[in-house]
Amino acid sequence: MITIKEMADIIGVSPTTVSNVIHGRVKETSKEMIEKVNKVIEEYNYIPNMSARTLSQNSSRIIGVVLKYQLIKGKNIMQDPFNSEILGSIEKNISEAGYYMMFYSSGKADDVLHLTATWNVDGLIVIGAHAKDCQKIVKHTNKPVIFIDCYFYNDGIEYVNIGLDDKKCAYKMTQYLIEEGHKNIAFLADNCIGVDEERFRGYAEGLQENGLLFKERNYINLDSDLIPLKDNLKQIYRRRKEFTALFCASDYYAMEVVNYLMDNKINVPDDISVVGFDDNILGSNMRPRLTTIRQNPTLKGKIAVKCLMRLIRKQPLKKKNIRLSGQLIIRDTVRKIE
Amino acid sequence: MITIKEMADIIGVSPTTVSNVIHGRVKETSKEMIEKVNKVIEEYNYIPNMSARTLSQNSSRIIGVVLKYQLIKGKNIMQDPFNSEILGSIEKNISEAGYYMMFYSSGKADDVLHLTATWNVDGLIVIGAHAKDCQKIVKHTNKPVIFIDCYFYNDGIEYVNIGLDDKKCAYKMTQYLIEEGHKNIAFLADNCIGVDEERFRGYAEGLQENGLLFKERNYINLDSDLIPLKDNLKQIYRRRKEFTALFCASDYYAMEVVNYLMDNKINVPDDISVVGFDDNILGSNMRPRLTTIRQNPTLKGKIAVKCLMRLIRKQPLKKKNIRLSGQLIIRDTVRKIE
DNA sequence: TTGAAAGCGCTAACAA
DNA sequence: TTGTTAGCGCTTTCAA
Repeated sequence: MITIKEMADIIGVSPTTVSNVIHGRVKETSKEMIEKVNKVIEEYNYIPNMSARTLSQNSSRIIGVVLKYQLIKGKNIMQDPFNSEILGSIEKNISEAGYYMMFYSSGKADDVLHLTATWNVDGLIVIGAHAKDCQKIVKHTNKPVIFIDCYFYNDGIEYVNIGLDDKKCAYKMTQYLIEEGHKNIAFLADNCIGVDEERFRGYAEGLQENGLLFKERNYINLDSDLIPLKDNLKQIYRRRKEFTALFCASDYYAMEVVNYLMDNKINVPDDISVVGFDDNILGSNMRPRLTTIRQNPTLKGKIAVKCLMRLIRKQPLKKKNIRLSGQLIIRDTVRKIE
Repeated sequence: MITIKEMADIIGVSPTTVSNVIHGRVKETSKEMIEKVNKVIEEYNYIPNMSARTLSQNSSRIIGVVLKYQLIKGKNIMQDPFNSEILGSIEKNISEAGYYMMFYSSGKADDVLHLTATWNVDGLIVIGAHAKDCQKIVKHTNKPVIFIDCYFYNDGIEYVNIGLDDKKCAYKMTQYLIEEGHKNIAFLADNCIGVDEERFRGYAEGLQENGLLFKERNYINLDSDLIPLKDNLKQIYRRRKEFTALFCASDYYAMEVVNYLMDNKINVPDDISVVGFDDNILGSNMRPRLTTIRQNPTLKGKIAVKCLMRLIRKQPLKKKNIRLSGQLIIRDTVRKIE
């Protein structure tokens, strides 16, 4: 590993000159000098030492990417195709922008702040964190932070969040089900905060605006980690006559439900209609194909990095609350009721 | 951000003393001193600056994790549940060991070497790289490297690789198919190097040892990225009478094949048997459930980090070529032929 | 057009 | 038991 100083010695020049050439500050440098320096850089395969640069510049070119770690129903969060796809996209865009990605899986604000400080990261992308943690992160760091799919307190802080227009999408889906003749639609989720809350609201609003009544018992909550998924599914099986359609807040659950029902001789969509939300690799590959809402994780990641880069460069952001729109994907899990 | 020097000034002591306390080098430090220092550390929430530490110690506590980026048939690599699960596991174990994970997606040796040098990483985990790149990486860095699912030249270098016993697993699967009465078994893969090659060999050996002939045309190769997957599937559909069972080198392809056939009124397993390899989230959730080989990506990640930590600490490794064993998971895609 | 020198925060050999 | 000091590699201000 050759250093600037060593190269300077080889050429018989000062480190400043070499550094200047490296950084293209060559307005006052002679052509021959530039060439000489570049030749040595090439020849010795000089690679800058980022730690040293970070120390002296107070900027590391590291982007901290934090994914809230959660085991939902025993499922490793990285098994969710949605998360992995968004991470892949973020990595790609960070690399292309000439930055480095430090990946960390934890939702705890303290951990995030620690990472930020130890490595002096230039920016942070936080995925799926809770309001409390988001608030703490923003309050205790002066680094730019982009949130993805997070939710916040109404505390006056201007969080920059890239999300989906969950409510509108859920509304759209509910509308679609009603148009297909469904009057008794249940909603299923594993929590009632954040995106799932938004989705629920879109569902409830969709019912209401179409003159349908929301019944408390049609909200099926899987939130307790104590109850195995199988038991939840069994319960849905038992209650299957109570509704004609089941709106699941994620493709993953929709798939589980459909599989369970089909395995137990209940046909989807003939006996009951089931829809999901996300359109991940699971939904499009199951049979019957899942009717769902498509969102674009790759785009989400791309926008997140783009916004972060603007913040790092102190350029203004037009919008702080970015909501991508989702697309209704009609496939084979909804039956038309005449 | 308080520094060691500032804390030393506050206490009225030298930086060395503070540093010693931080690092637990307190054999010769008075109890009161230790307490005083710890109090200030606590009070001012001191967080060490890793860049500075890296610079002076020549060790960064960063583990570079490199995933060979490849778009197989237009599929984003991170959409593969296998990759994301292994990454999740690696992250978890790196964190727990007190290290940091820098994630980078590229298989090019030069990129990897660049990353290693710029950040002075303490170790490298390389996933799915080709022999040429593996060789170059090892030759040009003196940092410990653990490979996962890589393949190598027979060049005398002692690569440390964590893999699956692909050949034996494929053999096991072939054996199973033969026991179920299949005599005409085709094999499908998208390349013929690395793990897929091993799997093919296990398949071929399985045939041979059971007195069956391997027919060249029963090796179905999807390797050209120019031909869309759909065309490959169509071809398999056309040739479906030529074999009674199709052994796919991955769950992903098995799922595509099964879906395509079922969508075209060919029943699996009644008309044709299909098996996969990996047992990812796709295989267990499709219908009919996929018969496949289960490997454990979480374990792979864990072992990789454990080995790397041993290398970093200069402890010897018992085995260089670690092959986890896979498990035959019998589900619903194989028909018994009487 | 180029160079000298200080400083970023931390560590460790050595001195006291 | 604690302190002094040089140095890790790079940047940048100011001087030449």
